[in-house]
Amino acid sequence: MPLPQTEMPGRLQAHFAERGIRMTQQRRAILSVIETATKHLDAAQILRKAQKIDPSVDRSTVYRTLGLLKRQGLIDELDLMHINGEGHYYERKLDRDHIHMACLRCGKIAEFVSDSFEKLKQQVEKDCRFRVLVSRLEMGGYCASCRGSQ
Amino acid sequence: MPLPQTEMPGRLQAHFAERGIRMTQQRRAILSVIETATKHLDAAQILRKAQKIDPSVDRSTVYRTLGLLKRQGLIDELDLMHINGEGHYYERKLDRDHIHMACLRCGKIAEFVSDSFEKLKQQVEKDCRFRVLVSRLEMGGYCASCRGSQ
DNA sequence: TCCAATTTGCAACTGAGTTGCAAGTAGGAG
DNA sequence: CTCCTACTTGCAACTCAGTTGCAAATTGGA
Repeated sequence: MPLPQTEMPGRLQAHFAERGIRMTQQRRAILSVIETATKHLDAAQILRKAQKIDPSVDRSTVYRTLGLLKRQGLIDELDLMHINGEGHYYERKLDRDHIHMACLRCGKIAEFVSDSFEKLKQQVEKDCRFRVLVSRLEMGGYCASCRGSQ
Repeated sequence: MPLPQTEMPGRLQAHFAERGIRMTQQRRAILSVIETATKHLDAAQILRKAQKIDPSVDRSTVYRTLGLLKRQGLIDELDLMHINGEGHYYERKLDRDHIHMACLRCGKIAEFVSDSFEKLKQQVEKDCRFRVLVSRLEMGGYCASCRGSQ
């Protein structure tokens, strides 16, 4: 689902170059895994996929790179309602935030883009005088298919 | 902030009685800590406070009781944007959900109740045919005071 | 009062993420 | 192209949150 056909691959790499952040073989592997992901990946999955490109990639490098990407505002960190353990999931940050819905029964993750969400953020900025940098809206419940077959 | 003057203390205990859930000294201590909390507590803080009431309370009992409360839909689990480590925070679930805003500079947590949030949930239920049981909206950014003094 | 079912404390464990450090590397200056 | 420094890496050991198996203790209804 985080598969934006409108986005060029290599955008993360480009961002690194622009900001003068050093590019390494390991980072290239990790960035390309994140850029080509077709579903939400956790750190362990990113590690495994990155090692297929460059076997030398270490767990700590994955965490350090994820930290860097977070600080640069290039990825979002998700919990997905802790449907599978305590870990986190990552996805490229796009122009528009979206809601994540996790089915507590089948584990499926759905995404939903809503104008109301954008408006809600604007309302918070105005009413609470709070500058919103990151936001995360997750819902847990039952998806259409699981709702019926209870 | 999770301090609802309109709510009777003992409501969690009452819920346990209604559903025939066994009441123990340890659970009583833990529930009263949660019910009288004036700010968001993590598991370690709940443990310490509960031990002041009943020193026999163990860490594992706290986690087991928190799990029970979650399953009963009596508390919400929060991340508060991981402003202090990886742990979770807990608060009693009230009739209306609210947004949590975490200041990335001073660490202050603010809460905000918004009709738009309720509407957004309804929109998801309708448009996505998704039954929402729990929802969590957290924002990270800068609060009014920190925004000025950057 | 008794007793089965539930709950507890304990201690050992898991799994995610972090850290200090010596060795390796990127990439700009010359 | 070569050199050099600041940055980055792998490793291994660690922290911290949360979990689990089990024998002993407790609850609350019969």
